[in-house]
Amino acid sequence: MATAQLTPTSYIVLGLVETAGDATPYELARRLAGGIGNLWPVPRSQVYAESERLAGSGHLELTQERAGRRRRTYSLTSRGSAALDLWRRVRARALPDLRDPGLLQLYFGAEAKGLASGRLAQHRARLSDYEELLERGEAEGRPGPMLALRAAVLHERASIEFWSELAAEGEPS
Amino acid sequence: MATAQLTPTSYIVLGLVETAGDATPYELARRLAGGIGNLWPVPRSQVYAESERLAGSGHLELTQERAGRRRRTYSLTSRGSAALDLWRRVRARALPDLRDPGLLQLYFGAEAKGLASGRLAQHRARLSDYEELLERGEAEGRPGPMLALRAAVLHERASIEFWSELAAEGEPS
DNA sequence: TTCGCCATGTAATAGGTTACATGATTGC
DNA sequence: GCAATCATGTAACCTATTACATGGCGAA
Repeated sequence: MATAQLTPTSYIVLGLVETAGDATPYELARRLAGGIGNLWPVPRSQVYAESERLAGSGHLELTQERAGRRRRTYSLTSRGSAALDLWRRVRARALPDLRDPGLLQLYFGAEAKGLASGRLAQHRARLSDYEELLERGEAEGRPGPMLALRAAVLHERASIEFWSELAAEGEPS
Repeated sequence: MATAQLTPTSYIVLGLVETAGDATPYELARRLAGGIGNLWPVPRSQVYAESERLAGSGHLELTQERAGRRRRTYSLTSRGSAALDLWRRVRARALPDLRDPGLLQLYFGAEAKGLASGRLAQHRARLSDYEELLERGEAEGRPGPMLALRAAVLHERASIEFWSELAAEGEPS
């Protein structure tokens, strides 16, 4: 029941359990992949590890099958629920980091035109994924996911704007 | 001289050594903080660790003072230089992840208005930092840093657009 | 009934974060 | 010559990444 610091990964797992109800880590990971995992990837093995930690700290409760696959099912405890609520209300201090491998290359002198056109294609592809999700209304019933998706779209557009300017710069007209 | 996989952190260190010429990890960290560290933070202790690894793999060469502080100075080997050049030319596969703590809260149901106005202020502050850097022409003599900064500005604007729409939504008119 | 894929879990290793520790320098 | 601050390094701990391993189940 040691109260260690909760990380973003912790809140992702807690949030997933909250919306899923009781679930196995596998199930959580599946939901992750279709949703917030696009914006904040967490590898499956981490979902296992984090669930276990959260059970250790009393934020989740574990029920394990006795027979067969001995599946682990986690559910939110009142402690976990309270932690999640509090987190939702506290103003996050950290801003996102860009951490774009392509920008890194650009920063350190990669040839701009070729880099830009490659990145442009990648971002366009991702943008259309996101736009399709938006249309299909992958809202999961809650407003949060849709809003986050809108944000993701805006960032893709920003990337596209950037790289396409760069690709066009000094272009023969 | 084991050839382990190089990570983004590796290339950051290699790139810094390249532009700095021979340097101690401390000096590298200082340059980081004023430059690419804004977009891709690497803690100082990692700069030490990574330099050591890179020396172990033959990408950097270590010279250590015999007397006094026994400072460690690293310089780029031809192997390191080749690795950097290759990296600049190979098309990066991974797109950036958003990983915005605020978006995470939004995704998992935080109250939108309050969150948005807080985030808005934070992004505006960062935007003006970036704009100031742009004006001061913190170019470090190379074009890469300025271009990366432009990208950062566009992303800040995207964030600001997102959060300000959200803050305004349903606002009494 | 066997092949292949989905479901489920775990282990090993590397990488990152935080905090601590102490040696030089410089302004007063 | 002392206090404050910069320079420099390290250790402990936690997290994440990658790869492996195997059980069930459905289709052919």
